Amino acid sequence: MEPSKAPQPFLSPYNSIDNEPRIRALWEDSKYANPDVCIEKGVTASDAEPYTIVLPPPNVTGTLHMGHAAMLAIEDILIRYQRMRGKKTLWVPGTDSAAIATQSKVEGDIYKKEKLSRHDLGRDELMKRIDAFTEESKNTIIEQVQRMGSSLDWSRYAYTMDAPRYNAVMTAFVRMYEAGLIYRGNRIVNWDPKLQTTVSDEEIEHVEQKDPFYYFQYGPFVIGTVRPETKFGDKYVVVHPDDERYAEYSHGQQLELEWINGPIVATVIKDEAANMETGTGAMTITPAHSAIDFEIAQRHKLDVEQVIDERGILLPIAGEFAGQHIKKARSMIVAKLHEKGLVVKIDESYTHNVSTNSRGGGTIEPQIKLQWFVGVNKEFTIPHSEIPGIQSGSKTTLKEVMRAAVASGATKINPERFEKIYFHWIENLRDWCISRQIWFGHRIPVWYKGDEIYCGTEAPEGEGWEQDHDTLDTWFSSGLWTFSTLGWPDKTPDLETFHPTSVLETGYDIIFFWVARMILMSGFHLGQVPFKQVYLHGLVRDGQGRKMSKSLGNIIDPLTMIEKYGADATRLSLIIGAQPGNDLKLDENRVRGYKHFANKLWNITRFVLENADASSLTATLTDADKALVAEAKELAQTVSGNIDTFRLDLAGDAVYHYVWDRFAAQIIEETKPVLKLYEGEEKASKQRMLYEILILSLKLLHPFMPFVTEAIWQELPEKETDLLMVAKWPVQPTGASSI
RNA sequence: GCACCCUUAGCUCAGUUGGUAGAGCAAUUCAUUUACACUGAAAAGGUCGCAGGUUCGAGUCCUGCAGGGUGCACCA
Repeated sequence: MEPSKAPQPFLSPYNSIDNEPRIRALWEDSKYANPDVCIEKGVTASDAEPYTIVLPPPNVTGTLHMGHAAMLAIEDILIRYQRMRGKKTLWVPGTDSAAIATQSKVEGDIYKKEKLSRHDLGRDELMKRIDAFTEESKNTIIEQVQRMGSSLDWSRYAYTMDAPRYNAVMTAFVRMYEAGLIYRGNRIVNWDPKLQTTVSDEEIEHVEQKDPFYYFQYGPFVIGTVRPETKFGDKYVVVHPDDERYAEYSHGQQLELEWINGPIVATVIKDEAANMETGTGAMTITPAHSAIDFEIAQRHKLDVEQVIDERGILLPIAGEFAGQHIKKARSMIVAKLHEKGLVVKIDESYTHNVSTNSRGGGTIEPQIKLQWFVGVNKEFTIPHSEIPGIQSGSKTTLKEVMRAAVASGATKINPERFEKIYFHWIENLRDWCISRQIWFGHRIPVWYKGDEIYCGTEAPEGEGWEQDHDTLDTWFSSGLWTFSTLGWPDKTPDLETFHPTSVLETGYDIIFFWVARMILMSGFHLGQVPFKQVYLHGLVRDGQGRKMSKSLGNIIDPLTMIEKYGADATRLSLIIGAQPGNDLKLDENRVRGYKHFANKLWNITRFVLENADASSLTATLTDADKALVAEAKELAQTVSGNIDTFRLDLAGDAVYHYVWDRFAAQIIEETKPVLKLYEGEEKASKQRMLYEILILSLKLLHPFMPFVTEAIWQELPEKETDLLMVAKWPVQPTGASSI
């Protein structure tokens, strides 16, 4: 960008609009965000301790929202603080392809304009359209990320679908396949009939819904269901072995009874999965369309018959209802059962939860399908492990690796309560379905020819091989992110230096999707944890605590806030008052308040510079002024301590109050008469004291409000470094324990 | 159903080994050229959700309850 002309210094009031682009250009030209440049220029020692954060990549086709803004503010504070403390500091930027969301957006646009589906276009053409769309929109999000003042090293930018990352994903798949951890099998999966793809357990959202609950006569039994449309194939009736009501029936006993489309032979199954308390205690099962029923069927080796197809249409097994959509068929089936006198009772006010695809899809219909899975309970030999509790060369499972990473403390989760949630999730973890029936994404690196299967990063030699049509769950590639961004599978210097990363900072809503998968992937492929610390921030809500959404019209746009109040004020409003892991209610008045603070600092500087400059630093301090400087240094300790423990809210609050209430309201006010009335040593001491405290305040505030502090730094007559961004933090780390 | 979190001033929230209740915003009154009106000062505002317990002492620790929220499970 063109740096605009420097404005007349200290015009009142402080103008963020003019200053921010100019300051941004200074930072970008300096390339100080790149740790290699810092070492080259002597800002960072070549043997300094590394400090790494990998940015959770925003969706390449998205726009910046307040959640992103909070994430960027937090991470930039940590990064700027550590850089000033002299660490070899790297913050890696990137964007995510967000496979399902992006494809459905592009498909939707094409359908709207051209009335064409992806099948009309074909795979290659759709890919071209998606590539064009992502390429076009990627600069929007990148520009918006930069406007927050984020000191990311753009020379290391990564995109989940770029060539190095694609290669990393292929390599990861092949290695896990070879270790026997990735397998293909017929399992019951979450099928989204709307998007025509599988969905992982974590992507399911349970939505409460009210539906009629039907009681039907099933031979001598009365069974309950909300889904009559699945009942055609039900030829097993399951009761609990201890249920005395059904003691007269034995396991495996066959009964002839009248059912929807005529007489059938039903088999009695005794299984503890039947809940005696629910309904009548008797249920029929539909193994092809229910995870629990499928498990029961497997236990007793029962027949499994598909009733509903991939689009939600009833199959020939439904007899006269075949070809009907399940939604329409339900009432027709009930009507028929009614005619036959098999409806015992209908409970109209039954509430239950329905599984939906949280990624904008439809109601989940469990289906049995041939899919690819990552086996989390399968034993494998881990060649190399740095994770405490997992020995190199020992036999272990992915689940155990994930557990050990956190249980050993190698990865700490803050706030701590999320560790409990993490362990609970691990215990209940089932194999991860990783294949998706969409086209945009990393294609499964497996080829078939007759009965032969080949898995490799490149297509096999020879004719007649056909590649698997499916792509990988987007979280499969995201799981590699901490190391695929650093050049893995090559053994790069970056990977050597910066992995495991120091902190992963993200919203608590994706702990399972992403945090857990990164621990899995890093554990398997590197024998390392991906990060030493997880810091989870809350969600940003509106002033009344509601989620921000388009339909409520309560979205506060970070870019609007930046334009009205400046990026510094926007950042502070997202930091102060936001405790770790708790949601933040954002009120525009607060943003305005912090704009006032930026202006206050601007005016403080004007006063100090009118009365003192760097030459004052040679003056001798009186004892009273020494005490004032010492007090400011104590504040620096407090701020450092709070940042080290992720209490950025307390750190920001402490320095805010010091600068406004202590420095401006008291120290400066008390200085005024001395500056006016006295000459000589006492005055010189005051001048030096003011200047020192100003420098200290600028440094302490820089991570929080980088723009205004850097703008002021540029106007200082003499300064220790060309940019405040790389000035020395006033207190040095107190021990090796800090991260 | 199981688990976790929250409940402190009108609103949003601090309160880190238990020791006299704090801030920001809003509202009230006053000051008016000051480094600053994107300012300053004053005053007001709270039986810290409720009930017990431990303690010399509880916003803080323990138990129970209520209200609000979240995660997991549940298509019987």
